[in-house]
Amino acid sequence: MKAETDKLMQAREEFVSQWGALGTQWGINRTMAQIHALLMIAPEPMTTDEVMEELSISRGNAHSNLKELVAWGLVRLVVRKGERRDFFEAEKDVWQIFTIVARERKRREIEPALAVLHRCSAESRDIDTPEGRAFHEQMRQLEDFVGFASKMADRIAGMKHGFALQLAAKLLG
Amino acid sequence: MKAETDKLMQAREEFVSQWGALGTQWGINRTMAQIHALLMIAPEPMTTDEVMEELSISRGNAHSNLKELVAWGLVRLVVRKGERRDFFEAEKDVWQIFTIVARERKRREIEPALAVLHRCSAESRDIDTPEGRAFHEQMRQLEDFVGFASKMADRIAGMKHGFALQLAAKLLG
DNA sequence: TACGAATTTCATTTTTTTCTGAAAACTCGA
DNA sequence: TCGAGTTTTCAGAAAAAAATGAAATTCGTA
Repeated sequence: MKAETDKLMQAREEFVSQWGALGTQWGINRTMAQIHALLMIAPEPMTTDEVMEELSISRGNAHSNLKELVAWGLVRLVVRKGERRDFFEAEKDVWQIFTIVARERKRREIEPALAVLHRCSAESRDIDTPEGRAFHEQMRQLEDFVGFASKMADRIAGMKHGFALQLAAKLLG
Repeated sequence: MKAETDKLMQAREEFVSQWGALGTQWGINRTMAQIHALLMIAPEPMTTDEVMEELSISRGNAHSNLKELVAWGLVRLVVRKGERRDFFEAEKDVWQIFTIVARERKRREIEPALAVLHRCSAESRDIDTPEGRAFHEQMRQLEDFVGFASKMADRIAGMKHGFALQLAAKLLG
């Protein structure tokens, strides 16, 4: 039974550290991704001190990244009766995680781009030279496409898991 | 006509600088995004020196980011008869841009995650304790979902623009 | 209201990423 | 083969992002 426990510990550690390394690829910081991984596989909600301990990080670091994860909605703060400390637990449902990440990315990556394109498209609307028209046309095409992607993201992230699966089955079948 | 040209210059500059700022949000560096923006709206292919000049950046910086854009496939190197210098031109078709970015992101963000999940899932497959089973189950669910997302990305990025639009119309309609 | 336990803030340090600029390495015509 | 024009590399500088740790603040309760 000891060997089993060792193997589990090892697999957990691998997951946490690798997920952290991946985090940097996805534009979120290593620690945030590690905490997320840690909480996703934690059988019970954890305290800030437990997170600090487990990942060997400072209080400030643990605190700010937990706060960020809560802001994303990937982690919830839970209060336990008769406990003064805050406990944190991760959303574990994969479809929920997906919709949260999709929403957040849309907000951070798509919407600001759309705003820029909209502005540039408007500003160039009536520049009546060949170059002006070409520029406007390029802006308009980008704006249309990004606006369309934005709507799609909403639709998909708004679906129930079952419906999305059904749609996907059609697509992959 | 002078006013028209001024307005166009201003709109172009705004696009380039804002697109650069957005770049940092999407995990690519500011300069790379600026060069990409610049080439997307350039009526003609540009040389390294023109890019350096336009963005006030060093040769090394221009060079390495152009190289990176070519590696992504967002920019092509074009040779002109009787010209010794390299010229660069951006892919301007929005659907092409989308498929390139989708492919690249899948390669960088999804595939490594899938590999990690697959490994952790396998390593925990036969840990026969309640905690081991819970961990394995979580890994399996993540692996399934990410694998599925990976297949979806392939399908969509592999579509012709027209077909994708048709599908989308159904979704949004 | 005073105390101890916990959370939050933030100036500073550390680490990582990006940029520069000059040197080295190509390339091609004469 | 030489040399001017061009591309590529890369060590060090600069900038940006992340982490630390200790002080300040908040909160519940005695």
